[in-house]
Order: sequence, then C-alpha cells, then structure tokens
Amino acid sequence: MTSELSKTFDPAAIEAKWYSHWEETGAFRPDRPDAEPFTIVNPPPNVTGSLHIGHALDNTLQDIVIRYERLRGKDALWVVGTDHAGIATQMVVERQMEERQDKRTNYTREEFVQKVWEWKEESGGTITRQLRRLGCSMDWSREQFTMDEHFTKAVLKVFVDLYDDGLIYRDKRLVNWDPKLRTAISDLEVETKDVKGSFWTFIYPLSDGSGDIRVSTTRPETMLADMAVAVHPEDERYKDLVARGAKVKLPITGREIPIVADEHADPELGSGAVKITPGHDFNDFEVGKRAGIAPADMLNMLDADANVCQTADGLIPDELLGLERFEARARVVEMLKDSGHLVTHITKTKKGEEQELDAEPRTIATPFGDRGGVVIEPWLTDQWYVDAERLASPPINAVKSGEIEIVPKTWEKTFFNWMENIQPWCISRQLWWGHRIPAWYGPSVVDGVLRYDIPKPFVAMETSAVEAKARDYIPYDGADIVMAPSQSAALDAEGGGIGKTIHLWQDPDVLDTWFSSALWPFATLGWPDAEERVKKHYPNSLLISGFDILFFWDARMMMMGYYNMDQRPWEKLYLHGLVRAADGSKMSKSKGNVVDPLGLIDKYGADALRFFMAAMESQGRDIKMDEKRVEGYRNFATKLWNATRFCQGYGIGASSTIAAPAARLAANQWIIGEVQQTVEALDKAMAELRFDAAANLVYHFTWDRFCDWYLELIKPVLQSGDDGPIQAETREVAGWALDQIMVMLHPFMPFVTEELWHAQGTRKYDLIHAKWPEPRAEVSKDATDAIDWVIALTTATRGARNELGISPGEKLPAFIANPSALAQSVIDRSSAAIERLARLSPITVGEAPDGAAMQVGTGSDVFVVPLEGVIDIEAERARLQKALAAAQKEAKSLEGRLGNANFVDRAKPEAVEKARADLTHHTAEAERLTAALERLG
RNA sequence: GGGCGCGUAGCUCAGUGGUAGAGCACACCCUUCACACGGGUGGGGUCGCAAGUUCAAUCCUUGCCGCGCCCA
Repeated sequence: MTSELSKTFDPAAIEAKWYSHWEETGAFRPDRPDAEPFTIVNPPPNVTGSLHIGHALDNTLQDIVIRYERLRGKDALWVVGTDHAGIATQMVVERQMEERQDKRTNYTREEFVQKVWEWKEESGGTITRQLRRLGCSMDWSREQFTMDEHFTKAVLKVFVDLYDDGLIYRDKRLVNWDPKLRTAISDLEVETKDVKGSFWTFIYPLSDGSGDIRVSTTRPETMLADMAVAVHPEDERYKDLVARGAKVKLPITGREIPIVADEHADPELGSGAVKITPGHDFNDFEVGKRAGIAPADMLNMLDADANVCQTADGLIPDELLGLERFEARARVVEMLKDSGHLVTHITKTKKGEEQELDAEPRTIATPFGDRGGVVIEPWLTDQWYVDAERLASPPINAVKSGEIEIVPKTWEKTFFNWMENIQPWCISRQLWWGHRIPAWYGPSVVDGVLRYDIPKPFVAMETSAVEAKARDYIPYDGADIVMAPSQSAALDAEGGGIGKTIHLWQDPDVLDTWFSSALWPFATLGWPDAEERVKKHYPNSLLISGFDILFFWDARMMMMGYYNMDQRPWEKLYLHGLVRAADGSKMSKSKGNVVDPLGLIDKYGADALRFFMAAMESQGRDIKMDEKRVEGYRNFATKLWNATRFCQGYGIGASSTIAAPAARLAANQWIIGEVQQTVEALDKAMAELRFDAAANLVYHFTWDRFCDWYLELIKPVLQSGDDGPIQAETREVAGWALDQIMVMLHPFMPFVTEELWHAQGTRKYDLIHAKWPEPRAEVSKDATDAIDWVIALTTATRGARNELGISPGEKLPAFIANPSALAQSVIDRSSAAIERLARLSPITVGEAPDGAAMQVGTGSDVFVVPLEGVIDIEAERARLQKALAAAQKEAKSLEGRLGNANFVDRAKPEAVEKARADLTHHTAEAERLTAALERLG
C-alpha cells in the first residue's frame, strides 16, 4: 500500500524524522560481520568548531561514498569524532574567562583543564549536531575525541616509541614563537604575508677606529643581540678586514663582534655586509653555528611576550629593557639616528623632488601565526622535535609505487616537494590543554654530582616506569623518588644538598594537536588494544580531505601509519578544493562573505545542498558558491516527489523484485535498458570518484529519461480503460524503475529518497539498507529502436509545430506513404504513444491528399500533415530549407573528409566508419527534405 | 624565484584527437487531469592569443597574455 503524499514536500520535516530514525535504529552501522569492510575516518573537526561550507562539502562527499558502499553490501564504517584543538580550545575558554575579568593563571593547571572539559561537555557538540543535519551517516555509537582515555594512551605510546627509536628528540634551536599565545608553533602554522615595511641601513664602526661597515636590516631592534657581521668570502671589498680579524664595535651596546666570511652574505645586496643575530633569525642561526657559536651561547634579547630583555652579556641599556618589540624598533632607529649611525635613503617623489627618508620603503615577507594572528618571532628555546625526514621516507615510496593513490594525481608533485624537503617537526606547545608530554626530568649526574640545573629526561608512559628509569640512572641505591610539581619546585625542595630524595618533574608542555590527529586512522579504532577491529578496518579504504590539510594532516597520517602499523593508513587519498564565495573570493569571517550551510539547508533542504556539492565537485577545481544551483537541485527533489505522486495515482507502488521485471512493452523494455546503462555509468563514475559525473547521471536519468519520456510514454497505457497484463506489467516496471532511482539517488539525497521509498509501500528494510541495482535483463534492440524512433518523431513534430505557430496540443491527422519496417511496427503497436506525444492522429499509411501540409520525419520516414488553410506555406518552406541547408552542410563536410585519401588511409577505422554512417544519415535527411520541398511546390 | 591549476554560451561549470554540452538566465508557446520549484521549442560559443605536431586540435607540444593557489 502506498501512502498518500502531500502536494508540496517539506524537507525540514522529512530530514528530522529520518535522521533520528536512522540513528535510533543503528542504521549507520548495520551488523555485517562477514561483509567486506569499507572504512572512512572523517577529518576530525575542532571541538570548538561549527559547520562551515567546507565541512559541508567534505562530509557530503564522504557520506555519498559511505552510503554507496553500504548499499553495495559492504561492512561500511564511517568513523566520526572531534579534535581537542589545543590552541583554539584554550583560547575559547580563556576568552570566556576574560569576559568575567578572570584569567587562566588564577587557577592551577588541573583546575583550568577541568574547566576546559566542562566547556567541552556543554558547548563542544555544536558541529556534531550540525553534521547530523547534513545527513551524514557516521557511526555515532563510537564517537571519538582525541583526548579520550584510549586515544591518549595511543598518543603517549607513540611518543614513547618514537623517543625510544630516536625519532623524537629535544633540541635547542630557533622555533617559531607566537608571543601572543606564548607558545611555539610548527612551521606549517606560520603564514607568510607581504607587509609594507622599511629597510634601514646602519653604520657599524670598526673597533680599531679604522673605518666602518654598513649593514641593512628590516628588523633594527635585533641589532641589540647582533653577534657578528658577515661578508661573502669572495667579496674583495672585505677580504682584508676578514683576514686581519677586524671587529665591529656595535653602537648602543658597545659589544665587540667579529666580521666573518660566510656565503650567506650576498655581495649584490646593499653593501654586501649583513648583520648576524643568531638568536633571532633562522638564516643567522645557521651562519652563527658555522661561525662556531653554540646555540646555548647565542644571545637572546626578547622574553616570551617579545619584550626586550637583557642579554647574557648585560650590554643592553636599561632604557630599552621591557620595551615591546615594535616600540624597541622605533627607539633603536631613533638612537642610531641621533648618534649618526643611520644612513638615510634618498629617493625622488612623484614630482621629481629629492626626498630624504630614514629607510627605504619595502614590501617584506612577514611571518604571522595562523591562530594568534601576530608576527611570529624566531626564538631560541628547548623544544621537542620529530625527525620527520626519516618518517617521510615510507610514505614517499608508497605514493611513488602506487601503494597509496592520490586523487587527483596532480597533487602528487606538491606532496613530494614538501615531503622531500621536510623539516624537523616541532611538536611541543606551551599550553595547558592537550596531551601532556610523557617526559619527566631529573638531575643529571655530572662527575658524581646531581645537577638539577642540567635536567635529564626520562620518557615513559607511566610514572612507575619513569621512576624505574630514574633509579637505573641515579647511582644511589635506595634513593627516594619524589614527583615535584615543576622544575623550580624540584630545585627548591632539593635545597642544594645531595640528599637521598631525588626530585622529578614532568615536562609542562603538551603535544601539537596534529600529533594526535595523525594517529586518527588507527587510534580511533581502539589501537593499541581492540585488535580485531583494528585488523578489520586498518588500513582504511579512503580518506577524503581538503587539499589545505595535505601537509598538516594527511602526510602526517601517512608517516604515523607506516611507523606504527607498518602499513598505509588508507588505499586512496581524495583531495577536494575550497568552496569559494560567488565572486570567487575566499570565504572569510573578516570579509563577511561566508555562506552558512545551515542557512542553505533551512532554505532548500539538506538534499539540495548535498546534491549541489556533489554536482559541482569536479576533480582539481574549487567550487564557487551558486545559490541558484542549489535551488535547482531543490527543484529536482520536488520533481522526483511529484513523479512519485503521479505513480501512486496509477497504482504504481513498491517493487517486489530487485531484478528487472519481465517486460514485453517497448517502453518498459526501453526504461529497463536505460536503468542498466545508468547504473553501469554510475558505478564507473563512483569508482573514479567523479562525484559530478555521478550526480549528473542520476539527475538526467531521473528527469529526462524517466519523467520526461518514460512516464509520458506509459500514460496512454495506464489511462486506457482496460486493465490487462500490459497495464500490470507497466505498473510493475514503473515501480521497479522508480525504486532504482531511489536507490541510485539515495547516496546523494538520502532524506527525500527514504521518505518516498516508504511512501511507495511497506518495505522489508529502509532504503539506507537497500540493495544497489544490478539489473541483468535482456532488452531487445527492436524495442529500444522503437522508442528512440518515437522520441525522434515527437521532437521533430514539436519543433515543426512551434516554428509554424501551430497549437502544440492539437491532434493532427498524418499520412505516411512508405513507412520503414520500424515505422510500420511502431504504428501498429504504439500508435497511442504517437498520438499522445507527437499528437499525430489518426495515422494513415498511404498518400496524403494534395494541398498545403506540414512535413515531419525521422530517418527516412516522412509524415505529411495536411494543414490546408492553416499553414503558412512560406513559413513551412523556410523551415524545410533551413533544415536542408544544415543537413547539406554536414554532408558536404563529411564528404570532404571522406574524399581525403589521407583521412581514409590513416585515420582510425572506427572514425572512418562513423564518418560514413554520419554521411549516410545526413544524405538521407537531405533527400527527405528535398522531397518535402518538392511536394510543397 | 620554484611548483601547480585555471581561462569553453550572459553566469556557474562538464567535456572529447574527428569542428562542442549541462544547469541557470534569455526569447517564444503551453493555466494539458504528477509537478509553474512545471511542460515544450528556440537563440546564443572564432572552446584566452600565437606557432607547432597530426589526415584532423577546443583537446597534444611550445611561447605569450590574464587570473588564482602553494612553496621559497
């Protein structure tokens, strides 16, 4: 029994109803222990996040794939969860505290972390609720969070394993320091932007008073920590100075620094001499090391907030201490100018007048933190690093060998370029929220003395193991091991004596969030426990992500996958682009041009938004937002809705078979054949992850083939008075074909299809668990030829009527003198279809009476439609002549090609054959039209 | 500076070595008993420019112009 559908369909009501039904009945994770697994993990959104249009695209694509594979009977698992997003989440909670005139440091670390958890419980579910509105069929029953207990265990284990294997180490070097967030960040989290700035030139006097040397800089304040001036070894201007070991006496600090030869100095740039501040510049750091300065000895002049602090040599004047870095910059320039150490920049104004500036205006590539948004300061600290270079090797080989396929392939070059030049990955963050690094420190033993000022790290997952390691290391029997809250507490407690109590303290830092999300493909499955599940679902089948996180996340999953599992994380990596604003610009909150996917869902329904995403997703291209198109796909859903209503009106309900029903009627055979072709093409498109092609196939099959032709073709059958076997067959085939549409469309439009599926009758299972079409029916060519012939005739007749201004609905008698066998058979068996669609009736086989007439045809068949007194003879002649000219032009072009010996000899045989067939067709048409014109007189 | 991508109908986009398609928009017709969020018909493109390869190029190669992104 079908259930009656309302005339208009309301996406909102359907969506809420079906989503909760699916989720409550466990439909997203049906029990299929023996089926082939198919596994996707979602890119975990920030727990602080809310659904933006990019998530909508990313998750729609994943849902399409997972629903498709579920329909194909796989044991489909879509792992879902969120990411603890260290910096972002801590910022959110700190901002809330600020609003209450409160701050993080008013609390202990434990208290603060507790507050973050409370925030997470209350507000962390926004995005997961929103993913439900999109219709995503994820396995919520095992929703994951990167800070879950089992996940944390995995993170710590990986850290310890990597440390034990020498792939994680602690190092003192320059990091990208975010002075706003007061933490180190990785090089990937730095965004370089061009900023208008200045290029100052200073005079550095030589110590012996024999002259000076000029250096230029964009960051004058760093001169307070200059440790050398570098010149190119081949630079003749400075060879003497280098040879005699000349020194520079820095203005302001009076520090004496050497002039060193180093290829970093570019003789072409400015004076060819460059100031070296190894503690505050990445290039200078390397120059400094080459010049024999150990990192520990490099001068530091900034504190964690990027305010000026005293250097180890105590030479910075008091008046500069405590200044914010940009204030310090201005002050240093001022001081140098006052003391005559500034070289002004002479330039000309637009009017040609000379102008003297303190500095040359320049565009400077400036590093900014992607979270905090402030200028990043290279800062010398101890941090934890991953030896990414070694971990990168298996992934590189995997992509090269094809073990991991990247789709579209064009991304491979980008991937290799990054992976082959990968830098050590800084993974420690100076935050409270996150996975605390499982490293504890104790005193080093130097010459039998405990040195708390030289910490010795012990890395293990649990404090008991740490204690054991410490006990092994400390050469005292029976020492008490005590955990101190911090290094300073340990120092205080130790009190300078050598007691029997050894104080240890844990590293206060947490790990980069990406370190934990890199474990997502296996840690979400319960690794290192849950062996069965891990075995079944790792490697994952496919990963879908935006190309913007290829390095951040995808590449790191590969590294961690190979390291921990010794296997690829997934078979295939699909990268999609960005969703852009309608004008092609990037969506951003600051520009105010963000499109809210939930707003689109409210307006057009989730199905329409999803279909839009799929239809626009062609590989290797960004998607430009086009709301009209979303509206169009809403209309498409309505079209299907109404087609179903029509079917119901004629007793067409749920199909009883999965295989195509037996069919005699040409139209029924034809639609079965069309279903077959569509499924075949759809499977191919899905195998290639061509979402646009897949969506368009279903769209056109549904609208053009099924609604516009098939339903029209069967109307006369359904509406004829008698109810015999042909009617029964037609109802069965129509119901079956409609069911196939529901199944094929379901991955793209899950809500409306599930609603209609059930509206069509009582079902044994929900559509979400239906069987993917596998029609294996024999369809006779005669039948499909007949329908194609009717379609061609109908189209031709409609066109002729329209051009001649003849009412489209009016039925007209038609004569055909010499019908082809095909025409004769259609006339005999399907004159109702011709009457209904072409609106030609009655059809008489025989000569038409003399007189003015319209002539329409297909192939070699010509119908003469007498229209004495109605037709404009000249208009008909013009119409025929136009068609004739077109046919002749085509024929002529083909004749020319076939007359070319080169073409016939060298072209592919199929091409020649096709040209011949086309020529025959166009020639026949030209003949038919010529005859028609002759008849017209 | 290095790498990648794009430039096809008014707009948003597919596409193929044999001289082009979709959706929207537009024009005209249809208030036909599933649907006006509809049906029908039609107009509209030197496929960025130039050269080359080829029997044949929008599709391959090279150069140029314009746009975008990533890395340094």
